[in-house]
Amino acid sequence: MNNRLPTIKQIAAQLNISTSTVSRALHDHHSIGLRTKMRVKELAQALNYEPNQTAIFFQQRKTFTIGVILPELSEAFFSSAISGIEDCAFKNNYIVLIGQSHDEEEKEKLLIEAMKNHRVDGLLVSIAKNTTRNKNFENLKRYNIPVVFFDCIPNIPNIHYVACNLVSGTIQAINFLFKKGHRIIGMINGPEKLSASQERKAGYIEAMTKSGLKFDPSLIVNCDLNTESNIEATRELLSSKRKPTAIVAFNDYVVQDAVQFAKSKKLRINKDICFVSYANMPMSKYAAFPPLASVEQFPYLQGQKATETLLELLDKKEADTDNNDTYFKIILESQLVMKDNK
Amino acid sequence: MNNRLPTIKQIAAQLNISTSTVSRALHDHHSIGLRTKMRVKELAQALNYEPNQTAIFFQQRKTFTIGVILPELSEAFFSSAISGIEDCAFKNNYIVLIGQSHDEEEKEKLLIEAMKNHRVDGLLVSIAKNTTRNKNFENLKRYNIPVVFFDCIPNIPNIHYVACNLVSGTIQAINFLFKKGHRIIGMINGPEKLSASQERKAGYIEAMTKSGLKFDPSLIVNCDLNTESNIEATRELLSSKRKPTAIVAFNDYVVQDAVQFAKSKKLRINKDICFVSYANMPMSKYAAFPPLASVEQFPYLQGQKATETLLELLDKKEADTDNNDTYFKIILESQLVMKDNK
DNA sequence: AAACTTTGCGCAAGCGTTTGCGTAATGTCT
DNA sequence: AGACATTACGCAAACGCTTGCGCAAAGTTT
Repeated sequence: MNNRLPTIKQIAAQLNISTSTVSRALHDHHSIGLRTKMRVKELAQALNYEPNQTAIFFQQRKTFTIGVILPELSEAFFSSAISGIEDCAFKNNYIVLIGQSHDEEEKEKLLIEAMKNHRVDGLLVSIAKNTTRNKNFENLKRYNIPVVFFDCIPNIPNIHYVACNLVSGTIQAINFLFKKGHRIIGMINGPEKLSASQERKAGYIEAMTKSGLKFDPSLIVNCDLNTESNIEATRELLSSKRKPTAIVAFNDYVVQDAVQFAKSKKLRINKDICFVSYANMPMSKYAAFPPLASVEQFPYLQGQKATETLLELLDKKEADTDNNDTYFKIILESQLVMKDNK
Repeated sequence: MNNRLPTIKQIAAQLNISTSTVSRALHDHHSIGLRTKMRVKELAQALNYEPNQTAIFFQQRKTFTIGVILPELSEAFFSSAISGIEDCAFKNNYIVLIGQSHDEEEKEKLLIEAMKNHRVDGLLVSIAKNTTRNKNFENLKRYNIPVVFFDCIPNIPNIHYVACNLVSGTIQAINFLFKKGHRIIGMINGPEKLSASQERKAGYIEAMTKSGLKFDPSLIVNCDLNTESNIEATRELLSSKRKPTAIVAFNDYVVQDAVQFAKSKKLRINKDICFVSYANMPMSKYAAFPPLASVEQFPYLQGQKATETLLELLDKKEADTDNNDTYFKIILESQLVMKDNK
């Protein structure tokens, strides 16, 4: 039970040399003779020695660990993102610590604490939907632990982030529908304060006005992204005076609820009413009525990019480049993808 | 930049007391006077002191970290599982380190190394599909770091694991089809060596024979779970002499490929041919032709249970209960869930 | 041969905490 | 008042590793 793992000290004792020599030998330090190097390495091998990282972490004030905090690990978007994060981190010899906030500000705060206590070198965060106070994050600066936000970013100045610009994808979506002849286009948007919702709205307005259509605010409705709410939103849209012939839905789940509702109202999908959505989930192509197209948001890529910029920040930190006040703002363009059910 | 965080030592110095007193004061040790306790705590608060966990980890030989190694973070099954793991871990003050093997034995090995180096207290593992040598895991025993396997478990004795028994779900599926009048039932199974495939097959055989139908091996075909392979398997099944009127497919993706193929052959879904599958993905209910039912495997629950048993093992380890050679083998029963597309 | 430089290694401090033990000062019992 | 328990605190070691500095012995230069 009490098999303490072999340490540098034991090796030193057995070889009648000092621990510093052992340490240096294992690191191929130039000031150690070839003979002793060999002897040390052989014994280390024989004893199955492995450096105790916790000791090293402690001593070096660096853990080669990055923390990731996001709302829901089981959501397709985030699980893709984290996959990108892990791949990128692993390639660079970092390992990743995860925590899900479940969109609760309080748990988010606790996670930040935990991550800080575990002395992560850096943090990747997609904030909870209803995080209002951003003090939690601002505190992190004092601890000199860099944060890169991704996807869902807080509304504070001077932060690093990578996000997907949904404006462009939305414009593509509207233009696509416009070309197909639609003139009254509705939008089922998410919670109003979400930046993701705001971008969709902005794209909608821009595309509509540029197409010479006037912007009708009643054609955008918000929902809470649960089924009842999605249906309610659809009902509202379909019963408005200017009844849309096409709807842009918040994501591939929302669009399916909308489809169900439309069908229950005897509307013919893709004839009386067309749909476009966001997320581009693989499964949606098997749907009875898949959206005509879906805006891809590249979660894996976002995760990867976010990790890359965090690692870059960590390098800079090590180089001690004086408090650099340049902030990374990396924006991927979303992209409309056709969904043909053939 | 060089803002070293406040330490116990600083507090001690400012208060003209020893570090041990500060440490004990902060831990509400009984041998510390109320007055000094207060003074210490106040100053700690004022300085925003927080214990340096890396120092503590090092000193206590415990990191309150559990490692999770699984094939793909972005797969729905695993992302649910990890969600359950994280929730359970967090509740117990543990934090989780993740790594994905991408089903490569080599990377799996590297991850084990990394986790070991980071001195995780315990490990949760769903092994890579093609892991053959299990030495990597057996080594872990020597390091006294407990492992609980989940979902995909290796074929070695004396291990802890939690898994979902697919036999029962398969039997339910076959019986369900039998009651609907089907007598020739095919199965699109996964790779043969997968235990998940073997269980499906066992359930199939058991249910068929118990129903008085004789087992026809040609009604089970294997596939590699990619679209081409799925289609090929379906073709094989549908062109066999005894053409099945119902098919049990490996999961909700496979079943959709099968559906597509069947439709291309002018078969009427749910009339000429019926489908049942595994996974019970939410999205599948929106499919054009959802499976009649799907076997739920409770990934979240599996993750949770696995974490619970790991934590239990860690407790035992701490209590130093002599090398207990009892092994946890927790098996959840899978369950057939009806998918009504209403 | 004297004055350097290089090579090879050890000493010891330090990273921040915890904890067993020792020891004064105070309080309690007979 | 003497013997003893309690309270309140400090000392110092330990966890395992890295690294600046010092110092011999060997080799190199003039």
